[in-house]
Amino acid sequence: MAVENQKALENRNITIYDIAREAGVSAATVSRVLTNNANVRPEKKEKVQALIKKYNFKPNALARGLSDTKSKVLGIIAADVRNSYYAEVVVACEVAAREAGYTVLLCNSLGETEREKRQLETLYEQRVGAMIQLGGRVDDLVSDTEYVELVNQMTNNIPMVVSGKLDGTLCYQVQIDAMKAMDLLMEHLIDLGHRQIAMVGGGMDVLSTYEKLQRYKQILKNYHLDFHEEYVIEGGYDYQTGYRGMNALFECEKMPTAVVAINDYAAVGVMHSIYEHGKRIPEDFSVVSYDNTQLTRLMMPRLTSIDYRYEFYGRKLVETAIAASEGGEMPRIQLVTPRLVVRESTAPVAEV
Amino acid sequence: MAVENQKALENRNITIYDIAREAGVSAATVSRVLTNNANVRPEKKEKVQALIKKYNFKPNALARGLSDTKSKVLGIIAADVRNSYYAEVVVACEVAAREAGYTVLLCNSLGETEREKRQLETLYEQRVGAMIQLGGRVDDLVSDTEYVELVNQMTNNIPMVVSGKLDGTLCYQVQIDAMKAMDLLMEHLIDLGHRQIAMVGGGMDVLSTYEKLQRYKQILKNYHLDFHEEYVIEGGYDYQTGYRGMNALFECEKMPTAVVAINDYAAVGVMHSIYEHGKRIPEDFSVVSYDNTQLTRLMMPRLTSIDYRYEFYGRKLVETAIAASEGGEMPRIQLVTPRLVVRESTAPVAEV
DNA sequence: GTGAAAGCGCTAACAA
DNA sequence: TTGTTAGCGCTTTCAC
Repeated sequence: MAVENQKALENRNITIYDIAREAGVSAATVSRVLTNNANVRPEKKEKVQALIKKYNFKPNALARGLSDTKSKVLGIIAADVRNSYYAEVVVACEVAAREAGYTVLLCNSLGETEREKRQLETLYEQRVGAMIQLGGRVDDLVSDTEYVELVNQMTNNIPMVVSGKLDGTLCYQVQIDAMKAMDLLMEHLIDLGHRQIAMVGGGMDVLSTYEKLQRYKQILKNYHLDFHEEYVIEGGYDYQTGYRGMNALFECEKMPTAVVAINDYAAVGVMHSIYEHGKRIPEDFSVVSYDNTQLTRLMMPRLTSIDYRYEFYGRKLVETAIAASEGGEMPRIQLVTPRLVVRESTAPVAEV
Repeated sequence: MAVENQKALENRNITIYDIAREAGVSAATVSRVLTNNANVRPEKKEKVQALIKKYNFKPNALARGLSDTKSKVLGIIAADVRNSYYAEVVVACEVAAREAGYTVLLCNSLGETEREKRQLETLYEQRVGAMIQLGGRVDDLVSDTEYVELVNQMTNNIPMVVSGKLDGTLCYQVQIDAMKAMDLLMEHLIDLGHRQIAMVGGGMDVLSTYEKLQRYKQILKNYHLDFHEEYVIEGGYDYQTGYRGMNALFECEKMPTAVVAINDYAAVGVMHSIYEHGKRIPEDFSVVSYDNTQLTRLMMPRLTSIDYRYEFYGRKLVETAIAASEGGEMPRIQLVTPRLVVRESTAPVAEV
């Protein structure tokens, strides 16, 4: 049995040298047909390609990455893909990455800063072409100093794109326009006649939430509506926050007629509280949320929500990351404009 | 300015040679302190470590992987992390992997076989230590021949762990015990007095679904209950399937009193159909589901569901993958025993 | 158009 | 305990 056949049988350690030998060319030539960025005489090219196919030869990406060329891997740190919002963005990024011939290395930071740091280092060690961070420290209103320093260490070699911001670093920012999002929501509710609008969930240490609150106040002012301290219920981004928040609103002297939930999970909590109080949506209360995840379509009634155009958003994140990785020029800050998706959870305010 | 300082400033291209030179030792010694698997004189060790810290040196994982050692990267192909089930498993795998010092390379096959194949090849090119496939072709009752052949090409070099099966390959199988899961659900319902039990959603081309149906029939037989053809509604694994399926059940001459939904998404559809028909859960119908994702806790009432012990499941998948990668012995087939989580969507059958 | 040769950054025999 | 050396598999000058 020929040596070549043996190797094929084992499918083991086939390298460009094996291909080169059998094709009667040099390894360099095989490399040329692999990368397809230099001329090779057609007949040789075909011969090489035939052998590649014959042996199911797959070039070693590690070796490729080791030599000069930038590795075609994108590292993504997401807060937690179990949250549908991140799942949407991550999948959108992956699809866009693959279209561009890139692979994705994914990490979930799970809300733990230490984990986040280790992941940053791991991705660096993998010498990914660029990193994308979704959520976590880049959501902070006040950037974590230690984290900033760590990022600055990496960022000389590996560009980083963040879904929020990181003050004191040169990260590329691709953000959702949180103010615009609040505008859309508030205008929709005000158009429907709502004047008592509550805002439930979210922490003021989170940039986008902070911006939303600021915008919320501004819009009230613009419409000459009073700001009620008790209509703003801070908290987390989960069901419980929404549920407890709405329960609290039921204690208000004058109840709101509409509720803006900080995300879909919180909105579900709000809805349940409303139902438990024997009220209806949207007849008694209008409920809106941010994120437009699958949850909005699984609730009864289906939720009016702010959509982030995930496909577009993911594409923009990835485009920026790849451009940065390949040395292209990209704006430091880009804004993605959200849109409103109106469903059945909002209706004109009930006549009093 | 010393050369060393320049490099530090740029944080560029620092290698073990830079560290070695400044520490006055050889690269091999630096490597030894890095891998920590050979004795190095304490004073040298400290000196090297100090420099590593000083320059924030991070070894190049690509180069590491290129030399003999197996790469500490696990490739995961999941069907779609936007489905909470996969999100749970993926996160569990990632946590387990990281504990073992491994990184995860994630791909979403999105139900497209072509994409799945390309991802398999990409992971192979990355020379991951092992691959884990969750959903997709490994769920098929009848394994796809082309896919099997592709997997067999890789599997000589890179072991593969699958959440289902792939006939004609040497993949390690770590499966949920689907039969046991059905047992738990049926026994629970039968204990509650239900005798008319429907099964909504799922395709018979999917192994686990097929097994569930077989078990369903067997259990009916064991309890001397009649099998009604019209109580089994095949379909997909989504909301619509559940919704339409339940609508169809409302057309039955004799309606079931309990419904087993193939997953949580289908269960939500079932619930909505029930509500739209003016019926209640669990008073009029008991509803149970598989997967125990976050949805079960977001519904009203909260859903009784089969839990797969994700943390355990992920750990087992990863353990198997790592063991296989490192040449350890592992059983070809392992079963994970699911458990039943009883919530408010099930109740004793109403008196007739 | 093509081959020889150097090098990417690390690990691991093999000596010493 | 340590340094020297030889790869790992690829890409890319640099000659020819």
